[in-house]
Amino acid sequence: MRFQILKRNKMDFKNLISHCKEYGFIFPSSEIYDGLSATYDYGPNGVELKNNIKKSWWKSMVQMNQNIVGLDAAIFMHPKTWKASGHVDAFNDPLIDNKDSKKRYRADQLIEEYCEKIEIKITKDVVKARKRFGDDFDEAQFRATNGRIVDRQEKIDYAIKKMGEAMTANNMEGLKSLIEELEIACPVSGSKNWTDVRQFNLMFSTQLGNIAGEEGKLYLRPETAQGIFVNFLNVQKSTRQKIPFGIAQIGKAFRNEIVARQFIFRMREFEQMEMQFFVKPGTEMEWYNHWKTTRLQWHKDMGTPESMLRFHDHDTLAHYANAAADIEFEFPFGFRELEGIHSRTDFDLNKHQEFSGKKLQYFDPSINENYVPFVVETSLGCDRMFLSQISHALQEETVPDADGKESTRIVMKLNPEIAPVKVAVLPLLKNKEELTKAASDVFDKLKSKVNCQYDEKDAIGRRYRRQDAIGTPYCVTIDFETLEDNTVTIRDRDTLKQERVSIEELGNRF
RNA sequence: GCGAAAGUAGCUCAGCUGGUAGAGCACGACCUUGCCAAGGUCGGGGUCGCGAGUUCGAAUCUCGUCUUUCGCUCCA
Repeated sequence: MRFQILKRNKMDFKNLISHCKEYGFIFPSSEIYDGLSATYDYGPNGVELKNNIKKSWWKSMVQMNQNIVGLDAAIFMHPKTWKASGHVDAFNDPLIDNKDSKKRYRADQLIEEYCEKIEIKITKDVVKARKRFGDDFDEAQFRATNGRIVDRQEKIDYAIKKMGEAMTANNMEGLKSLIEELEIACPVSGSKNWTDVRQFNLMFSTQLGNIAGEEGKLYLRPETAQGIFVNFLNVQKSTRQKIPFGIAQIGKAFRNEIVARQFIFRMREFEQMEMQFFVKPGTEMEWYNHWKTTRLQWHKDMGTPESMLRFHDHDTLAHYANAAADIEFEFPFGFRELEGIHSRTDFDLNKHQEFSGKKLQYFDPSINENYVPFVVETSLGCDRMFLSQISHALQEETVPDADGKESTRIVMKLNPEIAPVKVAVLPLLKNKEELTKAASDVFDKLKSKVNCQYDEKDAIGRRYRRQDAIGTPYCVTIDFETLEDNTVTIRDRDTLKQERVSIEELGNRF
């Protein structure tokens, strides 16, 4: 065969990022202002690909399952939601880094450790004194009168008092100056070269006048799941679902990561595709395993190479989970989490019952009993899915050119279902009006069915390559034979083979 | 947050012993062009990431800053 693929290489990460920008998939956000750290915009081809990924996911979860229904909850939620979920308390630590050892500590813990060390010294003195004085030893009096102990105790009291003041006032500078004042050194490097103390807040917050008399601090949701949990009964009752059933949602979430990196892999603003599956308590492991295999199969069906996927079962579990696994994908920077499958127990619904005072129970007619369902969650990062598809699909191939010499082509071997452009319609030549007219007619016929592109600029080979670069699976070429018998050629992106079909048949294919 | 490298045209990059910028591809027009990155002619486009300093003069030297990549760190 003439059009043979001679060699194939994966693109490296840098080239992948360049390619995404050059071909309108992903742009750095606010680029004319030097960009904004770890924030990206999806360009014309990117938004098509991303929308197609979302469509495929939604179809496989909601459309294909009678017992899974959709939801689109607001990004803002009542602040109590995040108290109930544990997000407010779990992430409020003042952190400080030692510049020499590069170790990170909780500032309050450093100060407490400092106090403990002094306390140990005091205890040693006390123990010694007890040995010396025997039964007559009066510890309280000794502590109150021994000069060295009194000094040390004063230090502890001072540190505890100051720390308490700074913590209640949220005074980070105060904590830092206290650490400096107490001359606390890093246990690893021994140096006193500290960064500023920073409050690590996972959630972005904003202000809303007043909510139920409390301070109006609103958070941007750090996960979409809570919108599903608080709507659990609304959805169940309005759709008459019986357990087991699921609620699916696609939406933005926001996390104030200290380090957001690796292109669109970890962003502060990102999109999740989540499904919470409500089951009868005691059956959760069965469903957990069901969704593990079902979700892995979906990734394979999407065309992700099996060798680039693997499970990672969690050894240590989050506060809400009794089993958890990740589906990991081999990104250009290694195997990383793509999707999480968690058995969340009844933790979330219980918490919301407790904080809201409303019952979130399900009456199970099969056993005539009320219970709080257990939840199995599948949570897929939409942007990560996007990156996984681009990174396995984008390849550099060596193929023969018109003269039989080697030339390279950059091709994105996306699953046709998610490709931004499905069909490109190309007249063989630009200057023959019969051809461009016939091609326009074909284009008009197809455009209402699928996303297609018309292109007449440059030589035909170059136009094929342009479509390869954005992953268009099929190129339809209108040539002189078309004018005679109403047939066109369909060129396959991956094999480079061409097939001649009638225009009617072409219309039926898409 | 720490360390390293990088930032010059839409893209990939060259220029960096200081003398106000180049190439290839891309883009626009015209001509040639009958299936896998075609050829020709002409043309548009850059205050060299941003700010300051040294200097008669800075893309080039110095400092600061922003952004990105890599390695640590972090990641309920």
